[in-house]
Amino acid sequence: MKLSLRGEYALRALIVLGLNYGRSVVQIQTISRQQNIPKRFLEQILHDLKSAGIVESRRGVAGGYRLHAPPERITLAAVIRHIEGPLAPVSCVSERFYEPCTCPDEAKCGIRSVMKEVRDAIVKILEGFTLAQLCERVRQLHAEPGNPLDYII
Amino acid sequence: MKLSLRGEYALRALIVLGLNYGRSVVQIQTISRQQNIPKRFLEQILHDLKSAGIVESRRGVAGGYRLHAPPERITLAAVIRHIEGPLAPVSCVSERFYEPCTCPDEAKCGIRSVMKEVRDAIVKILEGFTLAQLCERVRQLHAEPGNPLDYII
DNA sequence: TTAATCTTGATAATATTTCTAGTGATTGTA
DNA sequence: TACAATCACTAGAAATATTATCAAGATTAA
Repeated sequence: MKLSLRGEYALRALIVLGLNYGRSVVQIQTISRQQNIPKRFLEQILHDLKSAGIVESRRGVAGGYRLHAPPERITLAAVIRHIEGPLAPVSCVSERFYEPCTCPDEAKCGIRSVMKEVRDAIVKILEGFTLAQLCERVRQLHAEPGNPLDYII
Repeated sequence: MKLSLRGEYALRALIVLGLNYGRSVVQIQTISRQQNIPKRFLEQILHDLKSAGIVESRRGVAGGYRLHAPPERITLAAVIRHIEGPLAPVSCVSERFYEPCTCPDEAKCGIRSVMKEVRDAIVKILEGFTLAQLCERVRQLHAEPGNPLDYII
């Protein structure tokens, strides 16, 4: 599980949306400027998150994006799985993205059994972590919360 | 931490060398055939492991590779770090491969703090796991151990 | 001397990641 | 209606990483 830039951008964008949950939609341009993410690239990412049902959009003049579900119900595991694919270090130990590897016999593969442990450790952390908790951490990291839109993540 | 083919091949090769530790050297060709790893590619990988001080080689007619240290003293963390780079999902939380990320302020980055947890979990497992233990698992996975060279990993 | 082996550097082929561009669709408002 | 702001979608350029191959050379045991 390595987080690509795409994945990092997705999380940063979701934090912004999370901090604004319950208010109006947030425009791509706003997120792009605030987080220093290439706008066109961010468009793609948000569209991707929409197709995953994580965010929803509103078009037109006062358009923008917002979370589809409350941030308490969005786990980091779900987000990263959708953007990055398997959380497992090798896909032959992935539950949701299983693919056979090149080893002659999986059942007798020593590497597999270790990587399964790694996978479980990663999954345990990321499934137990919601976007709400992440937003809370961000809030805590800022001594004096001003306008949420100005948060530097 | 995603394991590339290169990393998987490295581990498989090391298991073969681990199972043969204390005996003679093992030829690249032997490992290549047994594990179905492209020979030229394996050459590179073993040379790489040699430069890391993990294996040593003997040239000439009866040449080949063997472990430089006893398998008890080789951790999976050390091997994977050398082949793949940082174990951390983002390099801004890596201890040995630290690099700043694109976020405006690391100290206040919520993502960072979560990824640090993930990193620690991965490191804990892989630093506590030696090649000897991995070889032991492989032996256990085979009900009837025959010639170690014939192990299918 | 010979044959088997590792050594080394170059590089080809492919896949992935990151990012840009262009065009079209939708919507609120004047 | 017409306009401007915004999302929707597709294509693909550019850079990088991964996987693999080739060829000539150095080393060594027999």
